[in-house]
Amino acid sequence: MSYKYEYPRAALTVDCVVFGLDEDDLKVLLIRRDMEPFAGRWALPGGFVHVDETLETAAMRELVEETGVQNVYLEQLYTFGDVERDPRERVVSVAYYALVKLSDHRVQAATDAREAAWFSIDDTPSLGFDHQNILATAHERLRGKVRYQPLGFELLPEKFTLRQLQQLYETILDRMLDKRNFRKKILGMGLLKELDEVETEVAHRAARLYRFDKRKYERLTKQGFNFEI
Amino acid sequence: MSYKYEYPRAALTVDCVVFGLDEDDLKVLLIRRDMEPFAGRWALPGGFVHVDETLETAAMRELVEETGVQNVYLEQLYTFGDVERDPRERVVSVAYYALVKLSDHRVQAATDAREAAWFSIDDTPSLGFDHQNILATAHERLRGKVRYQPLGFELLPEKFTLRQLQQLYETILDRMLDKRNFRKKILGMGLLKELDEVETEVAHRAARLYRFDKRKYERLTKQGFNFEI
DNA sequence: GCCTGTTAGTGTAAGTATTACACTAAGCTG
DNA sequence: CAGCTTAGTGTAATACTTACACTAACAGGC
Repeated sequence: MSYKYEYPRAALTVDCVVFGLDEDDLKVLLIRRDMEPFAGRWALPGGFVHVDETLETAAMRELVEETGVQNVYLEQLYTFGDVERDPRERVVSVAYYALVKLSDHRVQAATDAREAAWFSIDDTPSLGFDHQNILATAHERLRGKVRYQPLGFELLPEKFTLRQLQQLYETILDRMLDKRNFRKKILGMGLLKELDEVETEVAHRAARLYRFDKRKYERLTKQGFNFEI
Repeated sequence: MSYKYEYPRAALTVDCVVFGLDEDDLKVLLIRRDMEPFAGRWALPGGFVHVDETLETAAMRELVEETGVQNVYLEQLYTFGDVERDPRERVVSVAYYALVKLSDHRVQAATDAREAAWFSIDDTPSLGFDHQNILATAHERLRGKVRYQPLGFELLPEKFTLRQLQQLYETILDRMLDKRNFRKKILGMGLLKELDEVETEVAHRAARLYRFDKRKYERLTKQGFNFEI
């Protein structure tokens, strides 16, 4: 095969599935398309990859341009390459996903004035392209990942109660956890530092506050420690 | 952004990491490049994606063209998109991986007369591009996957002994397993059918032969059964 | 100030899974 | 028939998982 590419090339895009955690609801960030195809329909934020940027950079750039959401840690999900997934022409899309604290990422007016909004994960509108499929894949991956990777650092306030942390897991895993077993397990990991403070402004017994021990987390992660919940 | 793509496009390739199981050795299939860049160096089989074929089809096509190896079940690994990974121009590569029985896939003269060969996994030559990185990623993924997905169907003869199956796991996981615990676990899954036959032509006590119960396997897989070893 | 509502915080027992470990049985070979 | 090689088997100790219910603390309303 000669170097010069004789065939028409596939276009390359990135799409972002950004999950946002509300108090007790898992949401996903969507944009309303203003052009054909699927004009007026909701879709995942994303767009074409420039020739001088990495895939991850492209994903972050598109996310900011279309939704104003910044500083999220995107992880590669899967590459979707069916021939007919875009009605215009052949488009292969590398999908990324992330999980963020929703309150830190309220949608601003996006720079190109497209409409962006958070939707509850089990109440999303019908999406254009194969984005329903991408979203489902990301949701499944998120649930899988949470089982062997600890969560929280970026998803909770600096000081938080065990109840908040448990709620976070319950929201993502979409099932209830036993309070005592959860506490036993999570404290047993030794990643939380118990503080000499309790929460304030609650109309009942105040819960103790904890903080993540980030140094310990990094040490254990490097050793391949298993955080399964 | 208008429909017509104003920027130079990245080229899209696929690369294949095909692991081959020998009796007790894990190998990987490489080709020797006959063109620049990296002419004469070994590399993973792969090539450009045509505009009218899926990524998986492209991966299988390139694999056959470059190595003659056919009928392998490729699974998507990761998409590598660093800007400088190909010295010629921007090339994004979707990597696939597979695990096959080596004896079924001896390398034939490839159709385009390139040299292809199997290399022991811990004795590979230095590879061109970022293929060392792709290979390492695939190897890690393979070990991870084996832990929660049963192996075997395509990797052993139809009738096999528990010793053979255990050896297969040991080769991939690269550690010894306890014979009694292994048997307990694997038989407890109920995926093996004990036959009324023993192996022949061995210079010691002959071991019982087993066969995979494929129906049962498919049933359990659908239910999300966990096959962890 | 006391009653009520609400969440915090705690331990144990039963069951299940994991690990470590060593001998006898069978069949071939010389 | 002695010796080599691998097959085949069970148990005890330990760790992990699950299920489960009561008292403690605090705020708010009366």
